[in-house]
Amino acid sequence: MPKKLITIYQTLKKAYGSQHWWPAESPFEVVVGAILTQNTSWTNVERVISRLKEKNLLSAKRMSKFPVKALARCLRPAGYFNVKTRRLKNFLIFLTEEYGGNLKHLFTEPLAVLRQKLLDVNGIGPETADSIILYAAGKPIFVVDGYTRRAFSKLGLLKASASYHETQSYFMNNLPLNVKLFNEFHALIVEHAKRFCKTRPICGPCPLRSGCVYGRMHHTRTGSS
DNA sequence: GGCCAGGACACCA
DNA sequence: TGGTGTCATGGC
Repeated sequence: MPKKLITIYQTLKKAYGSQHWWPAESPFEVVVGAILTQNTSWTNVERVISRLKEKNLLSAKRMSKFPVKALARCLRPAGYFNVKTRRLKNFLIFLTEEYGGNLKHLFTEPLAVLRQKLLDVNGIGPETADSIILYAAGKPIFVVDGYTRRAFSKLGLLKASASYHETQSYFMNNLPLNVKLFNEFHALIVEHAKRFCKTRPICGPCPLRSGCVYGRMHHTRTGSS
C-alpha cells in the first residue's frame, strides 16, 4: 500500500512538475493566505494579498494595529470578509499575547504543541492549521482538503466517510516523514483537482485514470436567497 | 442565473 | 457524532 501512494505521487509529479508551494514571500503571508483561502478560490485571495502588500500590511505587528473596519474592506474580494477579518484578528491577538507578535517564536514550539495552539484559535481548523505548520513553519505534517478526500476515495484508497484525521493518518503512516514530499504532494493534489474539477473537466487525459469528476464539496451550499 | 471555490463554526438532535 | 445553516465575492 505505501508503494501505491508513492506511485500516485510520482505520476502527478511527472504530469504537472514541481508546484513551488506555498505561493508567498514570507511565513506571515502564508498564514494570511491560509485563512483567506478557506472555501475560496485562490484567484480571489490573490487580489487581497496584493492590496495588503500595497498597504504594507503583510506584517503581524502592522496588521495588528490596523483598524478592523479598514481591514475588512481590504478583505472583501476574498469573500466572507467579516468572518475572515475576525479570524485574522483572532490569530493576531493570540500571536501578540503569547509570542510577542513573533511568528518565529511560535514556530519554535514542537509540532504537536504548535498544532494544538493553532486549533485553539477560533477560525483555524485542521486544514488551515496544517497548512500553516507545513508551509509556513516548515514542519512535516500532511495537509488534507476536500480534494484529497474525494480523489482518494474515488481511487478506492479511502472510505468516502473518512474523517480528516483518518485521511491524514493514511498519508502519514504510508509515506516517509518528509517536508518536501508533503509540500509537493498536497500541492499536486490541488493542481490535479483544478484541472479535473466538474466545472472545468477538459484538460487532457487524467494521469490517475480515476474518472476525474471530483464533484462538489458535500457541505458546500450556496445561499438560498 | 446557477454552480463552485485550497473551511470553520454554531447549533441542533 | 453527525447533519445543517451561515458566512460572500468573483469566474465561468
